[in-house]
Amino acid sequence: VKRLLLLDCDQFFVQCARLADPEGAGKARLLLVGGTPEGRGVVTSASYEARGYGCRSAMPTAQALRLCPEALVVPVPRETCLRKSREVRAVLERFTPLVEAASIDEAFLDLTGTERLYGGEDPGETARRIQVAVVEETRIIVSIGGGSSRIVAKLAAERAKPGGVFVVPPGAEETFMAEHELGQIPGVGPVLRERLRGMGLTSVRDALALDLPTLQAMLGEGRGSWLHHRIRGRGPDRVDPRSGAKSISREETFPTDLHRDGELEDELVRLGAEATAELRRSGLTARTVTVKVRDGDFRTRSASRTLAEPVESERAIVTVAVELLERLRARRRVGVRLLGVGLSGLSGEGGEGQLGLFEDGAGEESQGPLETERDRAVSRLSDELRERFGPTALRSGRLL
DNA sequence: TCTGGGGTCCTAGGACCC
DNA sequence: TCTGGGGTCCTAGGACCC
Repeated sequence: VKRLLLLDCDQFFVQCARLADPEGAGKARLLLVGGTPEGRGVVTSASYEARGYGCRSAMPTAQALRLCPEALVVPVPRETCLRKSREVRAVLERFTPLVEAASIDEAFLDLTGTERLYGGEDPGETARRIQVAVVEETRIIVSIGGGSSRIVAKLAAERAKPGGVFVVPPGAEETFMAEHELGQIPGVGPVLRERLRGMGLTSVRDALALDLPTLQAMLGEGRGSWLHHRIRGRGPDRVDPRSGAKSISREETFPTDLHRDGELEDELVRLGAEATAELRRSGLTARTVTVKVRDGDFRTRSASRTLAEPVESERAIVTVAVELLERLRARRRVGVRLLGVGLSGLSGEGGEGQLGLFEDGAGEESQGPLETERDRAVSRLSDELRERFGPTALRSGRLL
């Protein structure tokens, strides 16, 4: 049986904003991080005090300010968040190499077998030592949950908040799970929760009374067995330190909807260039390009294309993206609220994810190389120029 | 009240192959 | 001439998470 920990940074963006700006955000008890009073933004994280007024993350910032007019609003301190996230991970890696970053403010650790390493210490004691080391070295307060699967560790971390440690001992998983509402289970969102409620199920206890075939009859084979396992605390228990990113994307919601095709294309080129720069910075290539639009009425649409060969140049990616946007616009030509570019089917240089020796790259008519060595050279050169002279050194890859 | 930006995973249908 | 299943890949959309 595995001994996993989930470490979760309490109100991470609030903590980072306060560390980044001790005189401003640092002194504001009522603090909203993310969005602006006028704009279309939402709250990324609200301080515990602001939550007392009903402010929540994902709530439009303007609405949160109506609930709590005294609150200070600050932007997400992106650089500080990324730096603190790395600092926390570095501390964790001193305790075990089996650390998997689950998000910017959460990490799983696999302590299975480390009792021996730490002289018979139980995971709860190890967790407390980790907690102290993290706060001393990074000034970030964390909660830590422990259990035999990822889901139990995760719920235990919720129980541990704020700033505590809570470990579910092996064998106690089902009892622990039975103390929860179905809506608290990771993976049960508002839609599934309401569906279950409609069937008379609100608590884990309600659902535990049903056997597997009954749940499957209610939810379908897949979802039924998924839930049957979840409510017993069973599920994935692997911690993979090398699980890299599977996609890279850039998207933006505009202050007001965009109507002109030229304007949209300019934004698309910019977003595509940014995503591509991130791709190369990560030493990766991509096979699939996706363009996403959210129309003025909030309808979200996407179009994607998978190429025969992986690409990494701005020219190749932006060319495909422009075609995809034209396709989306041809289908529905209304004001656009949000535009995004995503890259997936990622692989490292010479690494996994390459086509087999005799494979052809399904469905892609060969029409000459999508990307030439020259394209790649131009991309690398523009990376260098931007690094030396700043992001405005070059306007966009289209001109090259 | 009027809905961010970064992701992951699942589903379902169609193409294509065996 | 009609008719199987299974597997994989691709696309679009949606639920969900932080």
